[in-house]
Amino acid sequence: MSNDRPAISEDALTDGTAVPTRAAGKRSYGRVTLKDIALDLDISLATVARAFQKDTIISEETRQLVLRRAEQLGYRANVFARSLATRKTRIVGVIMSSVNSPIYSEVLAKLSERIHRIDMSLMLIPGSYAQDFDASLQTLMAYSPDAILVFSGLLSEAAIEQAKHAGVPLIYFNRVSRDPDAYGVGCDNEAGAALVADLLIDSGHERLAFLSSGNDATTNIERMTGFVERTRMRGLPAPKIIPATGFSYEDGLNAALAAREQLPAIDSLFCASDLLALGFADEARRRFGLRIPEELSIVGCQNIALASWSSHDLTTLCLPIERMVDETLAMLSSLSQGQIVEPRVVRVPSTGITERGTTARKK
Amino acid sequence: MSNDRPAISEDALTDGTAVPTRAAGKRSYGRVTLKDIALDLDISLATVARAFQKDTIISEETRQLVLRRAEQLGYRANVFARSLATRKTRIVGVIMSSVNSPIYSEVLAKLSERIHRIDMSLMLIPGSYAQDFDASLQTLMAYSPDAILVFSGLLSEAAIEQAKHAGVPLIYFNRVSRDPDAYGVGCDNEAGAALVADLLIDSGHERLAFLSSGNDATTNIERMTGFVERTRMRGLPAPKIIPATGFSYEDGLNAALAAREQLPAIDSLFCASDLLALGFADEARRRFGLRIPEELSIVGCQNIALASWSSHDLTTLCLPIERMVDETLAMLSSLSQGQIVEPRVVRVPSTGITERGTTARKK
DNA sequence: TCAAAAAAAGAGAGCGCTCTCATTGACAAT
DNA sequence: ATTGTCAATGAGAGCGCTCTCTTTTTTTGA
Repeated sequence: MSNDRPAISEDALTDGTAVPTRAAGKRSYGRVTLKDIALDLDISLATVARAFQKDTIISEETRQLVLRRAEQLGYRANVFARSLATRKTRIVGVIMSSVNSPIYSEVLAKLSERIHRIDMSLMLIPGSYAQDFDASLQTLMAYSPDAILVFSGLLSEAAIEQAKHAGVPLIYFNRVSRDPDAYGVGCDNEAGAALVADLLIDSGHERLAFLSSGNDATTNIERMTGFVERTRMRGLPAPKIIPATGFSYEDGLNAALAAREQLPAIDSLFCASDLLALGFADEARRRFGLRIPEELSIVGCQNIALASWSSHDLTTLCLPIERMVDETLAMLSSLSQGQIVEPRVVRVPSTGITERGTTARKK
Repeated sequence: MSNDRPAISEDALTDGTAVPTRAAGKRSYGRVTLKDIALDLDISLATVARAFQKDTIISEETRQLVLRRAEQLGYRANVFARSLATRKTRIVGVIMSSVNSPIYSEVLAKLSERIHRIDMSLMLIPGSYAQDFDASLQTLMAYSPDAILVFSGLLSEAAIEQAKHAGVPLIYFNRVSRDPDAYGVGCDNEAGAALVADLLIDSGHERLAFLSSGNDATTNIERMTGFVERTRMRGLPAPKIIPATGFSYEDGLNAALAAREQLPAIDSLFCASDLLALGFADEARRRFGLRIPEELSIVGCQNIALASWSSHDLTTLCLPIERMVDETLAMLSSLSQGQIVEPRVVRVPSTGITERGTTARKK
């Protein structure tokens, strides 16, 4: 099955003599190298190299000559050789636990596009479960990325230490690290959550509740805190906290099931994520025939694309993704140029609530 | 909140004198190299290198010695140096136009995880729009990936040529390339679509229609063909083809709007994707008060997670993602080992239809 | 007119790894 | 004692690039 492939080796025969297009390179990557160009133009390798670099001393004439010839020969720089020599990789490592989640995939899409615009490359690592996670980081670290973007809370202390030791900056997206050296881009979850409390109270709700992701994700905690604080500040009893087991749709489903008895006691629910809200709403409607927003107002958080669908029509607190990505990129490019970045943690202000059909106006 | 962690930095003090842990390396990546280990153990670099390779002649004793010391020193192989020397990268390039789409992000999640399991790395390239696309491929090609997975139909002829010339195999996922040398993993769309026709006809529908993505995506064409053929075979008039402008939710929305007059003439609609189906259904319900499935049965395609939500409850033709990913990985690992892979195009059989609430049984 | 400065080009040493080839013993075969 | 074999190790040449240091060429100023 594997020892008959005649056609290919034939062109080895025609290779001997006058084939200018295929320059030297005996058993290279099969690609044209700087050396090939140098040989071809009969100038030194160093000069050829200079033609491709900025801020270097070379006559414009020679540069153009080299560039033109390189183009003709189809030269492509070998990033491995370059990285080996420069110790800069222009690689951004991305550790993402749930690519398969609307909000993450949205961010990833934007991010990957922007990263390529600044001529860097994105290496994606699944941060699925803790045990594999450290191994994943090892793999990533082997590439000495210029920076690592962390979208997963599961980073172990050891892993953090390791990255730090190797001098790879960690940028936390939408989460806060205990690590004081880490960089981070987040948003003002507390202020946003306070807005939600205001909206609910202003529109006549009196018995607020918060659907918590139930884990110690900083986003969850901040949203809860902001929501509870503001409610208290407005003179209402503290919101009831309904626990879930994560941020997903299924978690919302299960939370609704478990929260049946508590439903009559509340008139509005702020959820730690849109999916959670959607899952809760779907299940409450299906199982208990709950009418939303008449019996319960629901507010999500993130404003994923789904939330705007007429089948969901979810009122939600927007996550300022656009600006967060902007800030992340700014950090990334500064960092990759070796510049000092201050402050290390940026908080983008909340962009407010998009009111849709899951919240009632009772007055 | 963040500037009190005394314990860790202390060991910096003990660093001055007899710390064999920090070997040579003057201005390297900041990492331990094979040479450092060699110097430390006073053996040759070559032997140290051998300890890390398989199928190499070295005494077990020495190997263990090296591995232990390497572990202690925190050695991590430098993939750039290795790739430069071996011309193998263990990098898989992924060209994906819409990461931000349920089906793609689902595949990406599975794929990234599996790729890391076989100790390869995933480099993600957004394939958004044609003009940027070739530049993106350039970036990718600079890394000489062991293979490139293509999830986007937008590959230009020039790009294909380039990859071929550089000897990088292209694997098309869920699409067929005109390129005879390309690898591919797909599924039996025609057979699947035929199943849908059967289901609809068997349950009493008589005026079928197909919501086409409207572009020349091979998946769309195959689904349409299979659906039309089978309908004809069953003796019914050819399905009406309703055009959309892509595979997205918004495309479905717009299609519904435009198709209003045609609605009375059909009793069932097979859509080229789930999102298309969802968008069509949402808009038809909202704008025309269309009752699904009473007035119109709708069948999607792919079975994305959303389809199972009670708010959508979409009957759909499943895309056998799991097996497709399996096959892709099999190819990938064979290819990365330089093995010959035959056949080049694998078609996974369809896994059938999941019947839910958007299809009526009329008899 | 000629030295000094500036511009341009060349030489060559790495970067950290792999891989071929050469060298060294140990031990069995002659 | 001599040769051959084989396991184990060492030496060293790349891989394709960058970057420092020289050397060569051109420009400039008194």
